[in-house]
Amino acid sequence: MQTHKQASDFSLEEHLAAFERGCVDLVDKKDLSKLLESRLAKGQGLRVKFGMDPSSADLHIGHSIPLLKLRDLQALGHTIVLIVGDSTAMVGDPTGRSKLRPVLTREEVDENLRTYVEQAALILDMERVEVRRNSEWFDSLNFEGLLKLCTRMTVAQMIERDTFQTRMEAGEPIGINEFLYPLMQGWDSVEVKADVELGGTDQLFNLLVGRRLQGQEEQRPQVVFTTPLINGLDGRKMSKSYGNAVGLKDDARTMTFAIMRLDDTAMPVWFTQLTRVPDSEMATLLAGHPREAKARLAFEVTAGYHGEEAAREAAQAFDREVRDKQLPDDIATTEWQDDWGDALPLPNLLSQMGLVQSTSDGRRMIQQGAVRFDGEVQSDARATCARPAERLLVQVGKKRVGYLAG
RNA sequence: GGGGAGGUUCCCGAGUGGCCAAAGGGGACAGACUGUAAAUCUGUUGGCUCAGCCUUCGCAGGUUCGAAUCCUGCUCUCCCCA
Repeated sequence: MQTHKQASDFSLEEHLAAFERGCVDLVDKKDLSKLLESRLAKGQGLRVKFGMDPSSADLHIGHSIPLLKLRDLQALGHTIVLIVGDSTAMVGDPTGRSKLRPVLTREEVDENLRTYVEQAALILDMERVEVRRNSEWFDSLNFEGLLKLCTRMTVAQMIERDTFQTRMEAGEPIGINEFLYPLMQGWDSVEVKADVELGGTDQLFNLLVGRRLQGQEEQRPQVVFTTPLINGLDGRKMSKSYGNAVGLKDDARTMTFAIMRLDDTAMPVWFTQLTRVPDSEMATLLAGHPREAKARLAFEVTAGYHGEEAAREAAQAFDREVRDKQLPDDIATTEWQDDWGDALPLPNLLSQMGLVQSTSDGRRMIQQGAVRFDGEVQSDARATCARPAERLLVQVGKKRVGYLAG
């Protein structure tokens, strides 16, 4: 049985440093310092609240930033309280100009929670996390209770929030229900008696509502702090739908290859937020050759999820395949189908092999000189390919490869 | 409730009867360059049995030789007034 350290085993300075490292907003430091002091004196840690959105469960490394922070705090003996926003999710959150999000059923929430915990467990010790669903208190809050909650804030206070401002100026719709969000999230803090709440920088407004509501309930207002949102591989906000995200469940190879494609300018933030390489070492790396720094970054992150050996292998594969332009180890083989007859037009062949999206796409690739058979460029889109006697290597661009067997 | 403006291809956005598979930008993909990127230059970006044909401009009808463009109904969004 492993015994965990207590908060009082660490100095105030160590606690403060852990909170402050890589943090963007901290409201406010004095409160935190005083709070820590009084709790440590009693041999207690803090209750650190963190909310998860159960409407999606696919986590990417952007999500890992607060989780890593929570892990640091957990190691210092603080209690992590994970709020599952099942009630908030069921309100249905219309995001920007897109359509209403479908309202989630209990079953979907359960399923998303399960996969979330599974992924969060890659980082946190979930055994020691207090998981609370906010339906626990919102289900019993009747209409009167809801009205009361609504009186806690004014419309003016609500639309101070920059996202509302922006959307109003852009003429985009805002649902009334969206005003309920911050209130509900803030009320969660009251219910779990949070000492501290962590969120991404986009959550600052919501986090501050928690402070306000706790104050009104004569609780000590929570300390609020935020971690940055990192951009995706292409510099835009990291999001699964932009296809610029690195998934927590991506395999070592995918992870390493993706991180190696990262924009140089994003490295300092990624290093600080996604690794725990000591500051001085980080500075040395960043001052050196960007390629080396990035390789180290990829290694650190990948090793965190897959272990050092897998990370090393992935790095070697990257050097071999991308730097030295050699073929990957595992190339899928497509067997020649009998109904293709004796020969198949090149665009159709590429499409059948799944190397291009459509025959038309294949035709374009050929015209652009992207298609190679055994290394030889095929530039005639009208040409056909006969059933090969020996295994034929088919390449489209730099990344798409396949074998064709006769 | 009244008035006005809108819904266009992955996204933003131009297009008011044929020259529109639809300008321009973004993104993506491909080629050159490179450090693995970025930046830059070039090209491509609905589908197909591909010099032709088919499908697409909120939805459903209609007018017309011909509609993203005109008409009718429906639907969704924004703004102003109440």
